[in-house]
Formats: sequence, C-alpha cells, structure tokens
Amino acid sequence: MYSIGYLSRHTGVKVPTIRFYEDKGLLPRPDRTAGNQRRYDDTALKRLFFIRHCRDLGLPLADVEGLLSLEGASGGDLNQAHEIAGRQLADLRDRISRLRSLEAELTRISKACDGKHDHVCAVLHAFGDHSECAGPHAHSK
Amino acid sequence: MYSIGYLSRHTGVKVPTIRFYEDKGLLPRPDRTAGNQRRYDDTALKRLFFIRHCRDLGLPLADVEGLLSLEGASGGDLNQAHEIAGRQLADLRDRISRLRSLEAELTRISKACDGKHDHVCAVLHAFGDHSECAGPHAHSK
DNA sequence: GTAATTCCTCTAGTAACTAGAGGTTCAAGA
DNA sequence: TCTTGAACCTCTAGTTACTAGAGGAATTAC
Repeated sequence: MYSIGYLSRHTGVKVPTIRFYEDKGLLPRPDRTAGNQRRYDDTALKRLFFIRHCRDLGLPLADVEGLLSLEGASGGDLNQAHEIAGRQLADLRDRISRLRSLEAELTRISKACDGKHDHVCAVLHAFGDHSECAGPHAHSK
Repeated sequence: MYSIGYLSRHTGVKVPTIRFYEDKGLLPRPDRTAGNQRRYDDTALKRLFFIRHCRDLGLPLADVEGLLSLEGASGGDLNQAHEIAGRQLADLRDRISRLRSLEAELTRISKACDGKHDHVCAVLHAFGDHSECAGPHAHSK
C-alpha cells in the first residue's frame, strides 16, 4: 500500500493534483488508514500513470475520462479510443502549424530593430501592426 | 465616437472581453453617454488592436501590459520590448518542438492497431505506456 | 518520547475569458 | 412623438486544470 506522497513521487503528479483527480472522479476513492490517510494499490498507481501520460499528450481530462471508461471494453466501443487519438492528432497538427506561423512573425518582430532602437521602436510598432503579418493567425490555444 | 459593439466588430474582440480588459486596466475607462454607455475614440481602437495582436501572438496579458506601459518610452526601456519578444520566441520554439514529439507519438498510437482491434486495444495500451515514447515529453502547455 | 515530516480538509486564487440574469438605453421606423 | 427591438449596462458565477495556503492531525525516525 502506497501513501499519496509515494504516488506523487513515482508518477510526477503533485499531491494536490492527485486529490483533485479523485474529486473529479478520475481516480477511485482509495482505502484509508485508521488515521484517515489515503492508501493506494498498484491499480491506482497504473491508473495515475495512464492519466499522466494522457495529460502529457495534451488530452483534456474529459477525454481521459472517456478512455478510462473504456477499460475492459471491446469491439465497437474501442472505436472511441481511436477517435480520441485521431482527433487529438488533428488538433495537434493544427496547433503546430499555427505556432509555426507565429514563430515566423515573432522572428520578424525580434529582428525589426536589432541594436539600433533609438526613439520609436520597431518592436512596439510590429506588435501593434497586424497588416505586416505573413498570413492570418487565429487565436492561439 | 464608437460604441463597444463597434469596437468589437472591428477588432474581433468580443464585447465582454473588452469590458474584461477595462477591468484589468489594459484599456482606460472610456467616456460614457448620458445613459452610461461606453464611447471610444480612435486611440482606444488602436490600443485594442494592439492587445489583440499581442494575444494572437501568444503573449500573456501581463506582458501586453508591460508593452503598453512602454508607450512613449525611449532608450533603455525599449530593451524590455525586445526582451519580451525574444522570450516569447524562445517559448514558442520550445512549444513547437515538444508538440512535434507528441505528434510523432500520437501517430504511433493511432496506427497501433489499425482496423484489427479485437479485444485488448493497443491504443489504450499505448496511452498508458510511457516507456514506448520516442523521447521525454514535458507537460504540454 | 519527541520532533520532523507527511498527511488531512477546506477555501481561495490563477489565466483569460464566457455565459447568463435582470434591467436600461439607443436608434430607426410609423 | 411613440414604439419596438437591438444593443447596452452591472453583477455573479462558471470554465480548465490546477496551485497555494491555513490550521490541524497522523505517521515515521531517532
């Protein structure tokens, strides 16, 4: 049986965050000691690893919950897992392409007046001037 | 003089968000009509464009505030603007590289059991298994 | 036995908005 | 001038995914 601190150290998820996941229903309520402290087993440890990995991959908690609910599912239900992975991938690619155009523009801005910024700085101007952007850029997420 | 709705339509910033920015001190409190409605001038319009552009570039509001406070500044103060642009650029590049490694992994996961997902799905397995990752990936932002 | 560490619950705060309730003002047409 | 509908007002509360802190109890190490 593991304490919450042990879980935290081994998964890299902070202690308050573990409690937060419990609150949200992502982790089942664990057994408690006589003194009311949480004690976890290996199943909980694995589940927390799973959550952490999904979060690292950028999945929102709602999707993680969806995946967790598929545990032990079979057949058609598993299409949901594929769908989540696919959706996430598309989202990721979109984010990357948008960030790349932002990178191009920031590079432009940063170089705008290298060194020689006297009285009216081109950087400030560039931040304010949308018209110089290479392409359209939606709100970054 | 422009209404808040006009500002919204012309900058693409939603009406409640404009009020929010005013609350946060990013936009000065505008004049009001006898009936207490906000009326803006061109200066406010430009300022809002500036804010929006910065937000599109991914700057947090705190940084936007910093840039706005540099208005009319000269000499050394302008280094701050460069610093913000540079910092933002570094952050962006970091995000892009992390997202790219996530993309690689999600691609792997998505292909894990194409079509043939019978009873224990590789996708679910892959989501839970950190050890198969190509490289380390910190929490995506 | 005692001291240090870890744990408990609870509230509130973060960023950057968004949504809704309930009510007022403005602008345009009849 | 009157009326109607759109746009405006303030205020509260909700969103996501945590994080921080207060005040106190339990556990662990020596």
